[in-house]
Amino acid sequence: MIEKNYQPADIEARMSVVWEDSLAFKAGRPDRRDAVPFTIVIPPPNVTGSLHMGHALNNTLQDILCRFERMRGRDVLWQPGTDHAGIATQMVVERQLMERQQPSRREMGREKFLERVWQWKAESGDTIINQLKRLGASCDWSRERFTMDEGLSKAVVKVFVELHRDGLIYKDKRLVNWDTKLLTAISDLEVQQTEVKGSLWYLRYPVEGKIFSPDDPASFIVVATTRPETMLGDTGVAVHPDDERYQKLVGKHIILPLVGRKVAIVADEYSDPEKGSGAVKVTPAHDFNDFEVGNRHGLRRISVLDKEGCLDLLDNEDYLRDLPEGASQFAEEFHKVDRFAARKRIVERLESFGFIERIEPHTNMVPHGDRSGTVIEPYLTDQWYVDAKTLAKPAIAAVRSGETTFVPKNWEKTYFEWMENIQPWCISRQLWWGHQIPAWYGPDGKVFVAETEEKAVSHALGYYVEQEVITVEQGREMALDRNKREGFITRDEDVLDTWFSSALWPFSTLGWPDDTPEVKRYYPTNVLVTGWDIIFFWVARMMMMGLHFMKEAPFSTVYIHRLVRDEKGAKMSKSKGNVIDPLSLIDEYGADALRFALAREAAHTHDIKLSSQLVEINRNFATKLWNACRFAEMNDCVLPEGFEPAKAKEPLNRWIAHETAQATREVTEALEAHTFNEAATAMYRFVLNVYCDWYVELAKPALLGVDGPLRAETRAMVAWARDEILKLLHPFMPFITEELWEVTAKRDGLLALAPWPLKPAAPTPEQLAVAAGPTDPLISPVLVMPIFDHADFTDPKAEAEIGWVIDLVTQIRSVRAEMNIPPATLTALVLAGASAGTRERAPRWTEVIKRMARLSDISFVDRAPDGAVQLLVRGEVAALPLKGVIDVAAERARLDKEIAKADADIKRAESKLANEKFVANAAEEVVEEEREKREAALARKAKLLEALERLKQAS
RNA sequence: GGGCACGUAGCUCAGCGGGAGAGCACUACCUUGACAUGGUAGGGGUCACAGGUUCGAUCCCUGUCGUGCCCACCA
Repeated sequence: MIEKNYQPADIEARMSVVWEDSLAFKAGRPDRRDAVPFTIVIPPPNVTGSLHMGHALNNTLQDILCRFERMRGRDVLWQPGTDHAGIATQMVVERQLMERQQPSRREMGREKFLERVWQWKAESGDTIINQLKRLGASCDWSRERFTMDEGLSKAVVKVFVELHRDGLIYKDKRLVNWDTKLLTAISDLEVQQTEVKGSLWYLRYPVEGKIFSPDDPASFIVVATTRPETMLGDTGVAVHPDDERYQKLVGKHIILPLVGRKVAIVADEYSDPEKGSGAVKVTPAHDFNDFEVGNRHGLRRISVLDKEGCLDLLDNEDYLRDLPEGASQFAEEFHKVDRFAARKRIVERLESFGFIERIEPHTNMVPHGDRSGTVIEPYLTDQWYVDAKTLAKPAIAAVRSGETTFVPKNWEKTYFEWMENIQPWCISRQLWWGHQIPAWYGPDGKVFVAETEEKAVSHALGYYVEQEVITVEQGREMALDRNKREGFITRDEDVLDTWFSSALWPFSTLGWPDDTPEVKRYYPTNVLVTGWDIIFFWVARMMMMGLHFMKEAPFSTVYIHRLVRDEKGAKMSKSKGNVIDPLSLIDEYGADALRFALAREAAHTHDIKLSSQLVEINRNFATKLWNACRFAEMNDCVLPEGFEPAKAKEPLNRWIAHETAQATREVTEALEAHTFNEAATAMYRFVLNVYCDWYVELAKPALLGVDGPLRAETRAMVAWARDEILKLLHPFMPFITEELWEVTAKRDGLLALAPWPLKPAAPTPEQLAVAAGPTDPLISPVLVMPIFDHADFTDPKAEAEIGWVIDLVTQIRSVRAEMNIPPATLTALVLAGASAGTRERAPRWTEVIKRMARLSDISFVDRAPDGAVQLLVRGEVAALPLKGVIDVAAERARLDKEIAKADADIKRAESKLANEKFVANAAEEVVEEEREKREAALARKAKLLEALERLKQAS
């Protein structure tokens, strides 16, 4: 028995257990061994994170696809897992230590700290997994992976070693984006450019050999800068080669104010005569452009900041070199002053000597760290890089060739644009939580990269023995004893960018680098579902790594969905306080309601504006479905063994078969095209406007009437259509449908594993090759295919009959409402001059029409009686004799309005048909359609005029 | 500076070469034998603007205005 009230929480808790116990989502189930696989890898959420609305959308869409394909008989692997999320996780744990006033990361040391992070992972790591389960995600949970698992770490090391061996990973000293708060390098992608209001300072740099005077423009050159404090590291001034103003100065020098360093004036096209003063200061160690300019002109790189972004002048050999007497006093004064304080003080100092010409307000884009929020400093350090440019080539080609396609397609352009301008990827991070780089250094800094410490050490010792740096004996001792080699051979302290391991996710989770059956069977995956915000971070890098190591793109389709925003369209963020928690929505309305809401909104063009009201509406839909099933149950609607809907006799039952087939085709096509919103909308409409509004209502007389073939067939059909609905809705609303399937449909086996109503297209030979066995292709023996062919079924005759009933009832209702006839007042219906067809079918519907349209009686006459309201239903007159009840003037106005409409239709059709060009150029069926419209409108008008005439006679 | 979207009913959005759609909101009516988490009916739109292509444009093209987003090293 179905419970009276729909209580999502109870159902969801119960169904989760049922699915888990039955291993319904396990990949490679015995009954699917011969089936074609379908694989999706989950975008791994942060292991210590919790479910937000973006996850809810992302995983709902993946689950819809997985459940759909599972029902279509595929062997589905939805690979779940979590990401170690280096910086984010390390920050969380460090913050926790601080809050609890425990020793800091550095105080406890690397080993202790890592223990602590693992502990934190153990405590909170399955939070998000449990939340995904609550959403209904049908992942194969037995295969859950973590990016720092042993297996995945093995993959990371192998990839690093091989890319290094092939020269695609290298170490380089160049400018990186340095986070002065987190004290690590970050990649370009982790830098966010933010508009900041600041100033543009115009500095006077005295020309060497001239006596500086603010009043003598010939004695200095003006450079403009937004970062005056970096002037301490200037090693050049650049002017444009064609800039006549400065041509005489090229090759000469300026004397850097405050510092006293002699700095060359060089000609370089980087300098733009239109900008600032046309001359630009060059600080190769603190600006990406200046770095390049410096390289071109062999300028020195002087780093004047330390890791924390403070001036670092004393003991800074680069800075102190070639300075005149007394300069170190300045260095002493400014040493360890923070960069922003230094800016202020240096400007003041420059001003006091007349070195500042003017200051303009200026807005510019300033790089900020996406995690720390602090201003990112271009900083000169040694880091590891991936040669992304080389790896990008096959990744670009794979999308060009169509091996991988983006949905919607316009994202390909974004992908190409980025890939074609890709920069070296900085992969080393000065953190502790992550995959430590498998590189070891000898005393001379020589690097040894190997898969294990043992291998690296043996290479290194062999090398140093050969170089006679150490003796054979020393080498042997060091090889055997860790302590003995400490300080001689040391491991790189850094870890890899989190996205490095994520890039391997589509194959590392399957067991690569081992040659596992899973790799063979499930790679490449079918669809990747993700938001556009991580195309660069993740999708592009998976493409590069997948193609390089597996020789095949990791997925054939990349489905890009939009973001979920709050109801006003603002991005959800903790600071704004507008975050909607999916879990609380699930608590309140149920996971099915949330899922259906998201699916219905998941169109390509807009971000989703989510409100609790939206979810409520969809909960109401679930309730409606619930009650419709209760109705079926209360009327003993069960599907008899061997029932064949295509052989139904009753027009109403044939009609619902017709409508169900159509809805099935719509939903299937939409899901195949990944247009989730269309699929969900089609179901919404079918369930409410077809099944509930009309089929159930029209079936009531039969169900409540006498026992007999009509009642039996209708009961079977109500149950059959309900079952089809449950199947079609299951990918969207798995919990409620599974519950109803079990409780009321009383069918064997899980709905999650039941066959989809529409038979899928035959698998391709390639797909078959992946299936394990030689037996029938797609569908395993236990899956009984549907007995009803939705692909072809159609019944225009049934449609004509039921359509007539629907139109008649609708029109009577409408006119009754218009005429303010109270529902309690029953009226008679007279079918005037009815056709043979109408006379034949009307008796079947007498009762239902009477009930639905509030009629006392239905009769046939040749002519509509005088003073009746006359309706035109599918070309025939249906009259409500309401003489004395109706307002004749109002009725006349109504008819006039109808006639005017008919006239407009006639006019439109005729003017088209009178247009020779239209008749000549338009498609034949369009022209024919127009003729039919004209005829229909003419007939309608004639009948309406007749009706009007009769009305006049009556009054 | 380059690129990508989007301006359709009061609101949120579908649609996309041949008579403008949904949900919510609104109005009126209805406790009818699954459902008030409901039902029935109704009002409401020069589909941003201007050109062009076409027999025909909300839909395709160009431009204008407006909105949002992404990328970029501009002093």
